[in-house]
Amino acid sequence: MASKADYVYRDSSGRRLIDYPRPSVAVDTALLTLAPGDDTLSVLQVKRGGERGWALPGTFLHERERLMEAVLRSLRDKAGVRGLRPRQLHVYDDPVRDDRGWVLSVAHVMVVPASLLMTRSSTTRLMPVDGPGQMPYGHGDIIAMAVADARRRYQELPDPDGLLPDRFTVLELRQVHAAVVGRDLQKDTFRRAMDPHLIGTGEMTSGTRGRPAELFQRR
Amino acid sequence: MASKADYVYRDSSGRRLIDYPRPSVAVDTALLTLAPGDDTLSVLQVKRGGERGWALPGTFLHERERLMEAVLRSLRDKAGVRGLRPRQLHVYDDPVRDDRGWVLSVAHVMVVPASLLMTRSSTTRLMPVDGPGQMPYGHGDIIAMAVADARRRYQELPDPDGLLPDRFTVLELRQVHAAVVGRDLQKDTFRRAMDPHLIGTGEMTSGTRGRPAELFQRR
DNA sequence: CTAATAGTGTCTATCAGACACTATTAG
DNA sequence: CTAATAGTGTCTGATAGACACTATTAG
Repeated sequence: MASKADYVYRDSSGRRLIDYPRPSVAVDTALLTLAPGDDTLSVLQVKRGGERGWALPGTFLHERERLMEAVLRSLRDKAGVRGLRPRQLHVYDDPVRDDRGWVLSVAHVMVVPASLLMTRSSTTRLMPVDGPGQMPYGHGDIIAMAVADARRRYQELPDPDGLLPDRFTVLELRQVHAAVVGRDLQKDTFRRAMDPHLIGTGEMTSGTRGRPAELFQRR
Repeated sequence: MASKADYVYRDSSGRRLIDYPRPSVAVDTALLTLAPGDDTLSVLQVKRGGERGWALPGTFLHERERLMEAVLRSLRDKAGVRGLRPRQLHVYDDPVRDDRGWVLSVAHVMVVPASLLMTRSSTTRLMPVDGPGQMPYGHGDIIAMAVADARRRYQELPDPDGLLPDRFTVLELRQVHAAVVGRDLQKDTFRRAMDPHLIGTGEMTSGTRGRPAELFQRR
């Protein structure tokens, strides 16, 4: 183990400085989504260089960059997605989790509309969160924590991450929540729980089977 | 702004490497406690070098050290406390929050027994969380987030951080929770809410005013 | 008409909050 | 005895879950 004295330097004016070796810092983001017609959550994966296979989109933090900037940069460059606002989740700090060296990873999470992730390049894919395949860098753990975080937040408020568009029916909202929390939700109980957090627009759907539904917005 | 090419190097075998400048990584910990006879939360501060005054105990991460190791090291060296297990809270990443350079801070939080912090050296002090004084490095924000986190967790379970000893009365538990959440709690409602998470020991207090109280443990 | 979906009335079991009561100790 | 604290019975209002009912559309 290195002692403190190993890292003591002097600057040009002779002032005593201590500078320890620094870790690389990465950001990795679990973008969770609901493929059309699907009723379980999927996670976006991107193809990484080398033989590392599929992983979460991520990048190394650049000099004096904010974590959120790095997250948005990685999503733009690796997944072609813009305009998101992921939440910071947890720092993964096992010094051997990355075989390229000593790398801290700041994990992020957001639930997003599937339409944003439908660029369908050969370097991105969606995989179910309960079977995402083998992943490097401990990304499986990040996905598990991301899903748990999303479940907790979707228990409380209507679509807090904005997976749905501005206006939506209660059925659409319920289907999203059922997919996130991983079980069916009763329509009457669900509606009453969400009602205080919704604003009715007075506008109705049309052209659908059955009685038209009102469109709502988040309060 | 630097371009990616600025950071491309070759190792001894000519393999292409990219290495961006790395941030220093620090850990800072909000140790919240309840001074005897007090009914509001306090936070531990330590005297920092230079004219920076009172701040949260923290340290820089050493090479390949785990964040938790660094946290425990800083609490041992700067506050003389051992055996704690703080929770990771949030990464503060404003590149100008620390005038010594580019430093990420991983904030931690735990609620601890006041007896552990009573070393009473001239380099530590306890300050109320709602008026901790001016603090450097954005530590005021960390305290606010730490208190919010502790409040949320103490709403759900009895003394999750273990501020109390192994066995305690419901009154002691209620006083702790009232201090953490910042308001009085009714004794009957509180007892019924905590009851499913407690195990009675059958042992009773004695020598106190009034009827003896049973001692409980966490389930 | 029937099928399908939207939305609501209502019953029940549970629970938080509030109040009051009993229980047990010190002095 | 009184004062103080522990612990519980019980009422009430709110709410989640469940079921059933009405409402409104397509075809």
